[in-house]
Amino acid sequence: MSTIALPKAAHGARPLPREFYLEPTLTVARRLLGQIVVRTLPTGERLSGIIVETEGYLVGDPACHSYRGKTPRNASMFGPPGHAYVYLSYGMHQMLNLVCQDEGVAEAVLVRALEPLEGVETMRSLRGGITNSIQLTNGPGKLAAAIALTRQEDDGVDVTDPKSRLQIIPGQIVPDSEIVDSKRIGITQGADLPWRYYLRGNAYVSRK
DNA sequence: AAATCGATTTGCT
DNA sequence: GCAAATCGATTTC
Repeated sequence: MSTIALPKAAHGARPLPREFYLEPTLTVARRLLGQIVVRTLPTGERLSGIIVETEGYLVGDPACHSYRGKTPRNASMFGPPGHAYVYLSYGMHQMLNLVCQDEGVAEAVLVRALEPLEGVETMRSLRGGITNSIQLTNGPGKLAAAIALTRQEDDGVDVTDPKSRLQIIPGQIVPDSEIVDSKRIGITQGADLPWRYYLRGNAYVSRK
């Protein structure tokens, strides 16, 4: 079931530095596996989870939102690295992306699934009280709902800032042997590109 | 200006 | 297994 150990020193850890997001975007997508999303609610409560599934979206990639240029929706993708790009999908689901590359190079990693760490009961209520813990965060729209992300509140947030309400902090280093490469999900353009990565055998991955 | 589609999830058949 | 829900961007008339 749960495949990774709970990082012990997660509390008080500094967020991953901005340089982390300057490696090639597909490298960042792989390295984000095992890192930790930390969400601080207005109440001060802390929700967190280990990233177990990601997808890369690159310049020149027809499936990437930046492919047809800058719009109000995708503007944060064109901004500096280490910020969140949160957008509304299908009119109802918020998607969490992390912007990579220098300002002007609009690439990002979509965070597709988390393994919950802290605040599980709060996540459960944010997800309509569902009882199945696996289904709390095993999909991009699900995880965004579970940690109360919205485009209005969280698009553009700096995830490298220790006082930010959304941060990515160091978790585990995951060896390549534990990472499965596969095709991205739910897209029509560039559907054959193997730019989806997930932790082998992890129960919280959206689809094996 | 109107219709269609999408990096999805949920509920009902 | 299929369709609805719903908003922003793209495509079409």
